[in-house]
Amino acid sequence: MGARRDADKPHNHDACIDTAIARARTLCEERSVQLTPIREKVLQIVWRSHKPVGAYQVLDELARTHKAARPPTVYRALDFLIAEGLIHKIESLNAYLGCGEAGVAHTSQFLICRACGTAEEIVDPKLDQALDAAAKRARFTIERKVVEIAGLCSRCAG
Amino acid sequence: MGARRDADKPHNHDACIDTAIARARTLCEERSVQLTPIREKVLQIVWRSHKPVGAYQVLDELARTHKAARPPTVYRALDFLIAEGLIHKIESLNAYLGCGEAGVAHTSQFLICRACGTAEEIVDPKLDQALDAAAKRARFTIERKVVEIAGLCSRCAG
DNA sequence: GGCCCAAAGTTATATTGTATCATTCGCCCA
DNA sequence: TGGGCGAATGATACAATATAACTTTGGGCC
Repeated sequence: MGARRDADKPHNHDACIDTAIARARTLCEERSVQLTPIREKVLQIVWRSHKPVGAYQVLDELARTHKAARPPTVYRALDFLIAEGLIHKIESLNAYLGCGEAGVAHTSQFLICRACGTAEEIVDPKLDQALDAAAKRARFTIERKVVEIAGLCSRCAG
Repeated sequence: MGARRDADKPHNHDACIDTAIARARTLCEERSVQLTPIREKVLQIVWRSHKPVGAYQVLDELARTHKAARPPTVYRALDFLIAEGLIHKIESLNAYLGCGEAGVAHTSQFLICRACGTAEEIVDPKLDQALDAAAKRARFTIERKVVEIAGLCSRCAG
C-alpha cells in the first residue's frame, strides 16, 4: 500500500508523484499496455497536486513540452489512465485526480473541499457495502459508483 | 409522501407530473418564491420522463412554446429549481431530473440505468449515515453529497 | 518490402455552461 | 403619481468541456 497520507495535510508531494508513476509503470508492464511518454506526462501533470485538474489545464501544461498537443491528445491519455485505474474523474467538477489506490480494487469516494480545492480519496468499506445493499434492494446491477462529498476539509473549516 | 413508484416500472406518468407540479406550487407559495411560467414549464419538461434530460434538450422543448428562449433562460430556471430542491442535477450525465422527494430533507442518491436511461432516486438512510460517518472520520464538513450508481436496472438486466 | 495495429497528429465541430448588459414589470411609498 | 427598486427575463456574445473523423507515424512481424 505504501505510505498513505491525507491529501489535505502538508507533505513532500514529490514522493506522491514518484510513487504514483512507479506504480503506474509496474501496472502497465504487468498488463502489457503502453504507458507512452504522453500518457506518463499527463499522469504526472494530474499528480502535480491533490486538486482535481481540468482537461484544458492539463492541455496547457502538456503543450509546454509537447507543442502538437490538442484536446484529443489529452482526452485520449485521460481515457487510457481512467481505464487503467490510474486516475479518476471527479464528475461534479469535470476534473481529474490521481488515484491513490491504483491497482487495488476499490470504489472511488471523494471528499472535496470547496475552499482549498483539495480532493481526498477515501476508501470506506462500510460505505461501499451500503451502496451495494441499496442497489441490491432495487435489484440493480452496479457497474460504476460515484460518491463525491463536497464541503470543507478539517483545515479549512477549523 | 403520496404515491411512491419505481421509476423503472410502467405507470401512468401524467400522475407523476401532476403531483410534482402541484407540490412545487405549494412549496413556492409557502416559501414566497415565484414559480413563474417559464420555471413551471421547465419543471414540466424535466418531469416528462424519469430519464435525466440535458439543458439543451430542455431548451429545444421550451423553444416550441417560448421563442425567446436561450441558454440563459434555461439555466436560470434550472438553477432556481435546483435551489428550491425541485429537481436534481445528475453530475455524471450533465443532465437534470425531477425530484421525487421535493420538500423533504434528503440526500440525493440515484440508480442510473445505462440501457434504458432511467434514473431512480432512492432514499436510503443507512447509506446516508455511512456518508456522514465517513466524513466525520476525516473531520470533513459536508455541504453536498453526490451519490450516483450506474449500471443496469432490474428490467434491463433481467 | 509490405502488412497490420496501436498511438498520435490534425482539423473541425459538438455539447455544456457563463458573463454581461439591456429591458420589462410589478410594487412600494414619498 | 411617478419614480425608484428589485426580480425576472431578453439578448448577444463567448467560455469551457468534449468528441468525430480522417490522416500519419512507427514498431513488430511475416
